[in-house]
Amino acid sequence: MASQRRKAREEFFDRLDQLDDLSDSETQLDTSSGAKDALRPDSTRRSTRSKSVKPSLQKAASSPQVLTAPVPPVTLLPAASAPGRPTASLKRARSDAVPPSSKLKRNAKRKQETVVPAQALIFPPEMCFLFVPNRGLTSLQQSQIDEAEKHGARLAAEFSKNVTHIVVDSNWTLSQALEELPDKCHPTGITMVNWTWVVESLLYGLRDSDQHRFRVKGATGTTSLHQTSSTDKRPAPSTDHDLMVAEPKQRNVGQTTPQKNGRAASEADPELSRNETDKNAQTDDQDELDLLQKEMDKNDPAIEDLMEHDPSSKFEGNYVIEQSSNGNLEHGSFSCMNKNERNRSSSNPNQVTIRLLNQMAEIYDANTADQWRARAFKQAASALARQKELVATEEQAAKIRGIGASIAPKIEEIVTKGRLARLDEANNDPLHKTRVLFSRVYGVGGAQAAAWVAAGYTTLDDLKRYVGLTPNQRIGIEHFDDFETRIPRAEVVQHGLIVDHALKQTDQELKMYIGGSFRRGSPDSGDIDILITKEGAGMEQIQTVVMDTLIPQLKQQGFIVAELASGHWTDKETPSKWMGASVLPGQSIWRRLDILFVPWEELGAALIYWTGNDFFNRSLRLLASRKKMRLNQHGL
DNA sequence: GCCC
DNA sequence: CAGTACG
DNA sequence: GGGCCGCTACTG
Repeated sequence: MASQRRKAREEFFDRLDQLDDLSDSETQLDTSSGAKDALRPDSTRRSTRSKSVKPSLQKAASSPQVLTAPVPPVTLLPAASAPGRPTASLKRARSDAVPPSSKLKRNAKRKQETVVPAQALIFPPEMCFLFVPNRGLTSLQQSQIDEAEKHGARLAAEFSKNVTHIVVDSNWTLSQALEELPDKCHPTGITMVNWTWVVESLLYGLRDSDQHRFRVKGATGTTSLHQTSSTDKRPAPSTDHDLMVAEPKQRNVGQTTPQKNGRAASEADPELSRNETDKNAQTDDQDELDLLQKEMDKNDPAIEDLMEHDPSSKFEGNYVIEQSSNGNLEHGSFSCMNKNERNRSSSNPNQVTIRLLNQMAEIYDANTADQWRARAFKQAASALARQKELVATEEQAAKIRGIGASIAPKIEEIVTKGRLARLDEANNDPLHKTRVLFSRVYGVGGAQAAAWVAAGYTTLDDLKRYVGLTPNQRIGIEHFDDFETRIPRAEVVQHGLIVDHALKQTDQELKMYIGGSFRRGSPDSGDIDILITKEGAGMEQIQTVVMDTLIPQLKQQGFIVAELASGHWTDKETPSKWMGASVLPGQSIWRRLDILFVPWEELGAALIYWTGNDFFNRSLRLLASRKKMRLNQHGL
């Protein structure tokens, strides 16, 4: 029996071996020592758990790909932060920090005022559009053009001087599009965008055509035809000023940037725009990151080895796709088996649809009774994010796993009309809106939000004044904007460096990893996830160090500004995480900071958990359970 | 709401 | 315990 | 028609 179970577990790890997921394409592997045999439940610590689990995980130990989850190019590994560096960077963080908070505050203010009144003029009269292709349009395209016309779009029948915008079918490449145009269309200053730009503009108001996802396929750096004389030129706010990560995530939801006529592009040279944007950012730790990167490579020669194999090749060769004894579980129905295509960000043609579906999810999420419906919407959105092409029709949509009879037509509705009636409906209902708003506060969920709405409160201010808030909720309201503001990758690193520095002062052996979306390679994150462990250490030891030394010290230096949840000791349980907020020296935005205490024995499982994302974790855990095993952050 |  | 949170 | 992640952790 026990050996059977062990065998099953080994198979599970074999499968895991094949997961080149987790990684987002440009993966590198974290080979930092101890993760090796770490995905093992700590059989000594918890009696409840231990009896069913045998810790022999040799197989796991020999599968470094699995247990040492991949890290993005720049990661704050213990090894990477050589003594001395953190000090230096800490100093820099202090002195270079942008003093005035006003800008940041304002930044935090932007919120989604999304929905534009149906009849409003979206496209100013000075704009003139040429659609490519110009004839032989699908009915879908035609209806979108009609819709655009209703909102003020002027159309050109053919290329002429008057044309200010060339709108190219999202599936067309630049060269295809150019063939449709007269040989010599030299007028400069014409903006080239893909179809998505129009659809999104219809929905959210005029979009900034500089954004990556509006680029015509195959147009490498510029959205303009020819080398236009750049008029104004500041790169769009969301260009990749963040290391080598492919594309920054689209994050300015519903924000409308006024479109200037004859706007030219400057994205041809990413270096350039990055440097430019960095000036606006709070720090220039680009070089520092590069340095960290180099150190890391040096310290982890194994990275090279691992990177040599094309991950996909692991699926060929000697591996037979699943002949598991557990029936046919693996039809690809587990998203944890899919590689992350990193297609979700700005370049995804389904951007709009994804956003609306997520908004639907948010609405149902604010409603306790509908958590499963919310989940379905999120999963549908996530499925769409994996598509490379625009999904425009109900038929197309219905083919995708995770999208069914109810959501498929909604997708078509979104793409054709640029809006979703059900969503508008909800947004027009103030009670509904308020509930969604309330539930966005940290510490407030569907139940509480519903109760408050029922009690007649309508603003966050009401809550502050009249309601008995928990301490956490008060903080959540007080820093509502802060907590919804995305954190640039570079800033995540700075928070990490500060923690690491404090950590090393207590004990050089303590190790720290930054997890979450940072570890998955995202250009920005919603919060900062830190994992702390130490070779050979147990939960108690880590917990003690963190709670007795690290946290007090960070508080004292003004870095930690709030404590939302730290655990309490009981007879059986040692607290295992700390949640709170931190602020970079000289700045004013509070950032959510989560710290996970991890016994060395559990590092593997903890890294899986702390790296996520949540869909991945749920999928992987579901997979485990189908195989009669359970996976959590402590082990398998 | 989707999937088995 | 229910509610909320974490990935 | 039942399951959808976790014998997850923390708060009140």
